[in-house]
Amino acid sequence: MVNELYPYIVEFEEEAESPGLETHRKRKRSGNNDSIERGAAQEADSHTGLEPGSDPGQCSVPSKKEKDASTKKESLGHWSQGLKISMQDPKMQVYKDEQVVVIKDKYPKARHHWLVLPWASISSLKAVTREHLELLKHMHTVGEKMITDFAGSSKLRFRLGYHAIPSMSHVHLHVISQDFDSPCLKNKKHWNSFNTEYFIESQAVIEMVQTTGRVSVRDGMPELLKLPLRCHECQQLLPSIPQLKEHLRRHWPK
DNA sequence: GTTCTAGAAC
DNA sequence: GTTCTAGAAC
Repeated sequence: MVNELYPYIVEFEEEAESPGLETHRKRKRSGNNDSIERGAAQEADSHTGLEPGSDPGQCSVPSKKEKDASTKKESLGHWSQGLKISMQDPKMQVYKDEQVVVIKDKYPKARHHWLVLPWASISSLKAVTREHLELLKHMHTVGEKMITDFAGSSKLRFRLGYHAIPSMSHVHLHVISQDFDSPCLKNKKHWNSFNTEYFIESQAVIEMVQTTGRVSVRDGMPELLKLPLRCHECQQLLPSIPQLKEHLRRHWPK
């Protein structure tokens, strides 16, 4: 029953693209136009678009217990595995070295929002041990380099950290500017995941691993996501997301 | 993680 | 009546 994950073999020179991952996306939204097409930009949006239920090829799914090809393909196509695919795509890679790769978050929650991922397959913080200490430090250093290289002249403040309970598989360090000026930031969960203890500072993770050899995540994390909306700069409570977003403007750097 | 939308909140 | 949130997605 052990799920065998494929090794992340990466060719540094020229990565062969895998065609056929793309699916039709004929769906149209009728209602609001949420011009989401900013950060992810050009072709960034083109893959990983595996919408459940929109698989035109197979309408009939008779048996539910097939452990072979179909199941494996499905697990890789599942949305929670999206980072594993994106990080391999040269078009998505903003930076890479022997240990890590950086991509832009597909749905950035601020003007700058990168993800730093190790090539090594580490499913989550739960799997982190002292053996990963230097790797974690390197991820942090690379995150800081992203800031100086791509936002050095901006006055934006940044935070580096991990979600206590990430939705996406594969350990990833968030590097995010603190303007939270993005159309992709839409709900309370988005806000609280970056502005409560749900967001664990990279430095804290490093120190935890250094001293205890692992990362302990406190209880009650899911509840944090439901807390009232509070401004991270002045602590003011805001009654709704639209009002929070309007409020945030006053803290933007000039 | 996102989309979609019913119905709560205003 | 419109805005906004929150839960399902087979």
